[in-house]
Formats: sequence, structure tokens, C-alpha cells
Amino acid sequence: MSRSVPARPQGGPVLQDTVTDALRAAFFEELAEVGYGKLSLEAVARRASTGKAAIYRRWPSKEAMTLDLLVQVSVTAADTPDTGSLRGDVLAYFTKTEQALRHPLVSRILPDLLAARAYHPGIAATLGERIGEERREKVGTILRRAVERGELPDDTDLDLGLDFLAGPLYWATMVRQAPTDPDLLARMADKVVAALAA
Amino acid sequence: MSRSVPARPQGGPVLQDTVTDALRAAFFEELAEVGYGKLSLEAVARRASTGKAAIYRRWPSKEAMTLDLLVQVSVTAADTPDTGSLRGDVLAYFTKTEQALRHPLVSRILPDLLAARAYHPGIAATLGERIGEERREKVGTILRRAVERGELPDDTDLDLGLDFLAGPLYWATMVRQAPTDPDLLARMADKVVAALAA
DNA sequence: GCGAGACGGAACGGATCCGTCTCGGCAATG
DNA sequence: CATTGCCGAGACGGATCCGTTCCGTCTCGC
Repeated sequence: MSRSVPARPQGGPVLQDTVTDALRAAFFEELAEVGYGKLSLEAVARRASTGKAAIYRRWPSKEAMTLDLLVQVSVTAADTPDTGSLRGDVLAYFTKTEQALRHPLVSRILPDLLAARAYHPGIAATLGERIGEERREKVGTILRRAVERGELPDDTDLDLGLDFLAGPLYWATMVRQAPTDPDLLARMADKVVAALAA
Repeated sequence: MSRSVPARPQGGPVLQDTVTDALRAAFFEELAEVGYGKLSLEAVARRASTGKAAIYRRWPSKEAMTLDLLVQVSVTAADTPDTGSLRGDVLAYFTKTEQALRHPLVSRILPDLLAARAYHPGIAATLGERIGEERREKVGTILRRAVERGELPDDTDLDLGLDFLAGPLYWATMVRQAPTDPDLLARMADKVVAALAA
């Protein structure tokens, strides 16, 4: 063994440079193209115009690479601005979320990752703890503000409310894959507000 | 070529027998275990205690096998009974649907197939035309009955209503993977009725 | 200008998969 | 009893993948 191994905290990438960026981009593009189940590091390296060794120099395994990159991306979740009313907040959140879900990479990767949870405990944990919790926290702010304003009762069930903030939009956009025009979002927001107040 | 090929309508299975049943069961169990992307016909044959030839005697390819078996299963969708009120219909539908979604095989296979649509046009077509359309038809009956009863206005948007019948329950059960007790379903039904009436 | 180390590229062994093909076994038929 | 045809088992060629290892090159800091 003549090669010296760089000492690094196990499981994380060391280098922040062009090659790492290319690998990250290639990883997500490949993930969007074939899905996690069929993701091959050979293809990622090929797409990044890189040798496989460059990958294994950064991450110890395919799963570690996935989890690390997922966490990096998860911090992107945006805030939900206070528009002054529950309906305004919901509509703003719908508009922004729908836009995010329509992103070509997101729309292919997200359902795949949600499905991959069933087969890969690591992905389930990362998605639940990092991304899910953060989302829950940020979107929950909409409901808490509405309670403070007096638009919703004090004993509002936050979890149940979040199901209505997420469910219909996710179903329409991702499952049913319907073309959602702005008018639809407005009418959906009206109905969600009615549901929350019920 | 000494083997005689049985004349059959291209693409469909011929034999309805023990072997076919074993293959179908093994296919879905394997699908639930590894996902469509990594589904291997070798593993299906192994699990069914069968030779691979038995598969290729029935279906010309992995995709054909999948689509054929999916269509066979899709006819299982149950009817939605008339309970006399919109709220009763919704709650009955919720209860039955939640039960179906909790089925160990369904809960693993369904998200995977929804994700697989992005990579396999054939699956997207089959899911959309066969299963999606049928579901839309049956669940839509709930809304049409409510319109006839006068519980909903005549100009009710069926598609938007369906998003509320499906979205929150799907999100809570499949995405959030929350433990849904009967009480939660009842409160969710209340809110859905309020949303539909808005 | 020199050494350390990352680079792209390529090959490796071992594994898995697809789809085809060939066996011998077995049951039903005639 | 001989024929027929599906059966399970599994070998096969060709392909892909993982994770490791090596080569020769390039770019740094010193």
C-alpha cells in the first residue's frame, strides 16, 4: 500500500471543487433519468467525465453519496412569507410549491425517493428527519400564524392541517399530473381554507 | 427448431393454472421487495420455484409481464356504496381506501409504480388509462350523488373535488406514513366535506 | 524544480441480469 | 407403450455493475 489515504471524517466529502460539483450535478441528472434503484456510479462518473476513483475518493459507497448529497440539497427549502391572511399565505405557499414540484429534476426525483424509502432505511431516515421535519416546521408556521390572528381555533390540529396543505396539491401535481393553472391554485386555496376552518 | 410454439394472441398469457398463479404471486412479492427498477425475472422464477422458461413461455418481456399483471389486478377496485349522505360516503370511502393502502404489498408497490411512470411510458399509460380512469369514475360517483342530493352545487368541479378525496388521505397514509386511527379519518372527512362545499 | 496527491482512463474479479437454449422428467393422450 | 408438450433446472453469451487497483499526466505548494 504505497498510496497514503487522506484522513477525513468518515462518510463525508473532502473536496469542494469543480470535480465535486460536476459529480453532484451528474448524480442528480442520472437520478432523474434512471431512478435510484438503477442508479449506477459508473454512469455518474461517465456523465461527469470523471473516473470512478474520483467518486470513491469522496464517498465510501453509493448510499453514503446519496445521503450526503440529499442533505446538501435539503437546506434549500424556502420560507413562507406572511401575507397578512391565511388565504394569502396558503396561495403564496401553493404557488411557490407548485413551481418547485414542476422543476424537471424534482418532479422525477421526488416520487422516486419517496418510493425508495421502502427499500432503503437510510433514505427513509434522511428524508424523514432532515427534509420532512424541516418542511413540517416551515409550513406549520402558516397555521400557527393563522391561530395567532384568530383565523383558526386555538386547538387546531397541526398535523391534520398540514395534510390539507400538502395533500391536494401533491396529488394534483405529482400523482394526477394535472396541468395546474393559477386559477386552479386559487380555487384549491379557497377549499383548503374552508377545510382548515372546519 | 424442434420446439412447437403455441399460437396465442401476442403479448398475453395463455395458461390459467398453478404455475401462472405462482408466477403472479411471486412477481408481486418480488416487486414489493426490491421495486420495479431492480425487479429481476430470475428472482421471480426462483421465488415461484420455476424455470425462467416458464415466464418466457407466457410473456415476451419483463415490461409485458408487468403491464399484463397490472391490468389483471386493476379490476379489483371496489364500488363506493351509497350511505345516504356525502359525509357518510366520504367516510366509508376513506375507511376502505385506507385499509387498501395499508396492505403490505400495496403500500410498497403503489409508490414505486407511481415513480416508475417517469421512466417507463408503458407503465404510465397502463396506470393512467386502466387504473386511474376507473378510480376517477368510481370515486366521482360520490360527488355526483351529492350533487343529485343537493348537498353540492350543480357546477361542482369534479376534478378539483377528487383531489380532495384523494390528496389528504394519500398524503397522510403514504407520504407522511402516519398512523391513521378511525378518529383521524372521521375528522379528515369533516374537513373534506367542508372543502367540497366551499 | 520537486514531491504529493488528485486527475481521467482503463482494467480487474466477482456478481447479477436478460433472453435463449438444451436437457431429462413427468403426465396426459391415443 | 409411444408420443407429445409443458415442466424445473440451469448453462450460455453478452451485458452491466460494484469496488479496487493501476497507469501516466497534471497541478499545486514549497
